[in-house]
Amino acid sequence: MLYVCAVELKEAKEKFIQAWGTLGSNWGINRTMAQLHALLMVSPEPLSTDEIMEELNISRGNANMNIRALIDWGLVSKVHKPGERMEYFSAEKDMWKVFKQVAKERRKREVEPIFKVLGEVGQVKPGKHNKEEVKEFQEVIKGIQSFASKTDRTLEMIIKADENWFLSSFIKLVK
Amino acid sequence: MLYVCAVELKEAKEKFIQAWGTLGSNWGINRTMAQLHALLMVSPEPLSTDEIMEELNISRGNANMNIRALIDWGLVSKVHKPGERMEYFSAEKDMWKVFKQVAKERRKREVEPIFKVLGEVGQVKPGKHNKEEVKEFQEVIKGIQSFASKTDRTLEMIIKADENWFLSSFIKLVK
DNA sequence: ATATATTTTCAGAAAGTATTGAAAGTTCAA
DNA sequence: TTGAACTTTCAATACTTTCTGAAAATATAT
Repeated sequence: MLYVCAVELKEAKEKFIQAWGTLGSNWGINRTMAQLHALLMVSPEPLSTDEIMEELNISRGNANMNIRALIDWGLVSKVHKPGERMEYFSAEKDMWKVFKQVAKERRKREVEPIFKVLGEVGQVKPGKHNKEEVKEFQEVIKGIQSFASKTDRTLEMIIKADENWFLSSFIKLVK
Repeated sequence: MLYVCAVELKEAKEKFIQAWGTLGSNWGINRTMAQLHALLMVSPEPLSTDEIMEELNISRGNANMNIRALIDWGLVSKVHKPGERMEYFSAEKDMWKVFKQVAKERRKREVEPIFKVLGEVGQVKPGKHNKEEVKEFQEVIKGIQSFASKTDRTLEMIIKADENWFLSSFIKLVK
């Protein structure tokens, strides 16, 4: 009886971990990294590298690499248990914080290069025989630039905003 | 002289296409698909499959497959030139519309399955000896569910909203 | 210092995805 | 119908990404 319940919880966690992995890979995040994140989200206690290897059936190298990546993204942190030499890891469990952190990192990693490219390609000067085409090209690029900067500002705002402020603003607008 | 200008435009387009491809693959979109989309965005005229093959240096099968996928995403449409048998393709160039369309599709494809899994795993019933653990697990899942439904509603609103309405709302909030 | 525990690295292997190209399928004008 | 023009499919292949595992590096206790 007790056994059954324990298995159910284990299965639920397993299912969630798989789903989170799939979700991640749809969004350009390495599946194992997403699974590892999910595992730590549903672990009441911090886990060691060995426990993670065991739970996800992955190698030490793989575990280490993805733990580092998650730490790099600011989603996981090291925990030192007193009197223990081994490192343990725990994840942020508050989804709003997770979202903000991911948004922040992606913004940092992707917005800068996009603006750079858009700025560069927008510089094309028209010649005598392709004035029209250059103009049309520049229009499209300008449109993208404008969208990108609006999105960027919005994103920055959301990142800085407090959860309740953000949500309540939207709820008010929806009503 | 004229030659130089033409080359510059071509290079700018090329650079943009590459950048768009990279951006896409960071977000879980096949690189060729993103490049094809970029190519059509900067083409004043609709292009045929052969022109696309030529521009991107890809095979007919690849071109065909990615054109279909883009049509499926609602980002590209067939254009029939009067008196011509060959099909031509053109892309939506308004970034706001592109964004809305992508958001709409992703929502359709991803929100449903996530809610399903969250609903399922949230059902775990506590046994005698893991009450605490089940409760903690359910808390995390509930948090994600709540975030997901808020995000979903916000997304729906954005999709339905008119560009100006959306932006001006945000601008007001920022001021 | 030395031994031991733990983490990190990285070349090669495996797995996962995208691409090719030729054959099959479709459409349509004559 | 026929066949030329064009589109779609799909098995084989190429390419990319991820993973492994053992060796190297690092940290800690004695």
